[in-house]
Amino acid sequence: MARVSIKDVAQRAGVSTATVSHVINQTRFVRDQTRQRVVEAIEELNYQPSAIARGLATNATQTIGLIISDITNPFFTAVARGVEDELNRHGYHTIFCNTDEDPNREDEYLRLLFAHQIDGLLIAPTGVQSDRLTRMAEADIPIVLLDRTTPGLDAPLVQVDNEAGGYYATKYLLELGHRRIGVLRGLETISTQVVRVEGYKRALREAGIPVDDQLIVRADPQYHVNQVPPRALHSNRPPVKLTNLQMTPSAFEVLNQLLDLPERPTAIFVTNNQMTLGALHALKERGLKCPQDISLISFDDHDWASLFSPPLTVISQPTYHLGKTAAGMLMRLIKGEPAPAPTTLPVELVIRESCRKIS
Amino acid sequence: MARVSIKDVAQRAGVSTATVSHVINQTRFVRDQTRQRVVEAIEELNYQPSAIARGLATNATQTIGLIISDITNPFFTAVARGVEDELNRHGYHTIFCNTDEDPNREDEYLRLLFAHQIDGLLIAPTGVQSDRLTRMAEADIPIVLLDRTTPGLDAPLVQVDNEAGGYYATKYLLELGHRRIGVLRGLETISTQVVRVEGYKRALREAGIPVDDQLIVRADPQYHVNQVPPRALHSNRPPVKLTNLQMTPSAFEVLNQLLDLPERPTAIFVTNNQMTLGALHALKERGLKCPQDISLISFDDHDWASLFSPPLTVISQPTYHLGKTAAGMLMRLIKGEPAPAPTTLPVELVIRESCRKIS
DNA sequence: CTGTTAGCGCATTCAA
DNA sequence: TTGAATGCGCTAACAG
Repeated sequence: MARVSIKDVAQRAGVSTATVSHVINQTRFVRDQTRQRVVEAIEELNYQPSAIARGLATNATQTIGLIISDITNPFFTAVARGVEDELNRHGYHTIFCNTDEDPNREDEYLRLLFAHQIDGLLIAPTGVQSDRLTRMAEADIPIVLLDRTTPGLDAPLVQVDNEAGGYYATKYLLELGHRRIGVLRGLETISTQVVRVEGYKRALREAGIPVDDQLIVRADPQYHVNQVPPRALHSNRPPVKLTNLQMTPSAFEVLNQLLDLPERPTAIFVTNNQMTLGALHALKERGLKCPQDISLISFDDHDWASLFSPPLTVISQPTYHLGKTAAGMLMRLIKGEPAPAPTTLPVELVIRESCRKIS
Repeated sequence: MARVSIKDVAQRAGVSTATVSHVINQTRFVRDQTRQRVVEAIEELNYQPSAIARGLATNATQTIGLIISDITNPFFTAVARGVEDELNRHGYHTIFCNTDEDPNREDEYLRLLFAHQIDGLLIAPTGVQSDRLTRMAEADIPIVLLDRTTPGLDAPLVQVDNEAGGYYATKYLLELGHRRIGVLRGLETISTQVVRVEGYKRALREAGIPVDDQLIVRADPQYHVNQVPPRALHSNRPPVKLTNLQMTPSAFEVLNQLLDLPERPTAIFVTNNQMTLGALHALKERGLKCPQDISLISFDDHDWASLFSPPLTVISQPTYHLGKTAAGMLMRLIKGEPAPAPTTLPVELVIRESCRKIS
């Protein structure tokens, strides 16, 4: 069955294609009677305008690209849903791309998205400077940075108050009496990761406690590498690709390193939810009880956190709204409004049971 | 900066656009020297072919649509990742759509995807018969059903052995000595839900235990409705839209109903991961310990299940592979290979600690 | 071995 | 109040 085109409709309604186009887009007046005929023809033929032909003609595709690291990470899942809901509200839709924090994949996707003439881009960049991204910005493609900044690109940013998050988490632990607080953090290229650690340091500084660099360890957020072996066919996770980045040890390994310190920390601040899983597994394996033996606070909440053993105390971030806000900002950019100021959404300490008071 | 087109390249290289097109697509022989000139021109101008123009000309967009119920559901998250990985491998990309099990949203998305000339469709249908879907199939758009069937559409299906899953779960509970086994199940329109219950019934039948319909309760899988109030700005979940479907009580409510039965079940089989959360919250609120007071087995595993309190015994399904397999099948369909037979992937019982032996 | 040209399905300018 | 004609960027006959 060949696709029915605007010509078929025009013919059937006995008008020109121009008129059909105009009744569809309401872009100039059409006599009621004529319009009626066109509308009927459209329905009878079940006509659906071709969005790509329209795109060619108008240079606008109603499509935006969403580049994130991994949809499988609950943080990005919620963000993506927020994005999709907001864009859909405006009649736009989303092409989604997982980089796994790999700059090469990022580059490849940027190429693809550009080829497909996206009207705008939402990106949580890997943090490695990208010529292609710069070029897209120069080509006046509206871009909104999602959650993270990246060197060499000055675009509106929607983020969460990561510094405050690190600060709140640390301060809470300090109030509980902890003095040796370990940090399990992720890749250095990711801006949120460094900022969260800055919040941690500020809290220590205010409390007059020197920062001990031994207590800050860095892991690859793909926590499961080498630790939770994919159960072949039954794995729910994508196979792990060993890029350069992934030479960094996993959260599981690195936490063990922290626990082997002569003077072991009494509490740990984990800077994202994926590493929290690795950390929890490491504790479990060593037979360490949380919070009896060690306290743990994590960045980013999710639906399951309260069902964990123990229920997790976390810094919660408005993930869904982060996506929604960024998408809204992009829509405004696309509609030609001036570039909005960067937006920072608040975070919140959610106290459950994974941290305890010490004397 | 205006987009550079094939004309610009042709001009710069001193050849015709046809030649440029042919070196790009390697679709006819071009003298080395000429090709070289074209390649250089492309690089100098940083030319990127327009995929939508090409789409118009060739009637193929390298784009496929993915319709699922909610990317926020970990099951679909993993499926989506599998789909994306596989499609990307073939140079295709994905437009993703969340229906929230709402047939109207499904219809709207189908319209959108058709307008955008997708080359193929991957859909976990809501289960309500859809004219538009039928029409798309008639228009020879390749379609692969993901995880579920739908009335009035005969398309290749990639699914999981849901019947066996229900059977294994029930059989395991029977082996532990349970005789009154409750079922917390989801919407009737969703084919997997009914099949899982059939597996349950078969196991009972084999054990000579009559099916007690009182023990089978139905909930809306959007478990959180009325139960876990969205924490305003800090919610990680999309706002709940009250469609007709959602007049069904939540898992939380329905489980309570089950627990109020004169002769309370000693074990519960929950037929998907979302309802499991509702169920766990309900148990927690009533102060019932699992598995001491009641055993629970759930359909679908995820990374967190082993960290729950208690670690969840589940029927695990190969979610990532489900998506990957379906996408692979769609690719074959698009490439013109004959419609493959329906594929059923195996499920697996993963025993952890949420079920106990009773006398 | 390469160029010319006619569409693909639509929006839009210019006429009428 | 409406139509005819042109072009968006590309591919694919057809021609040479």
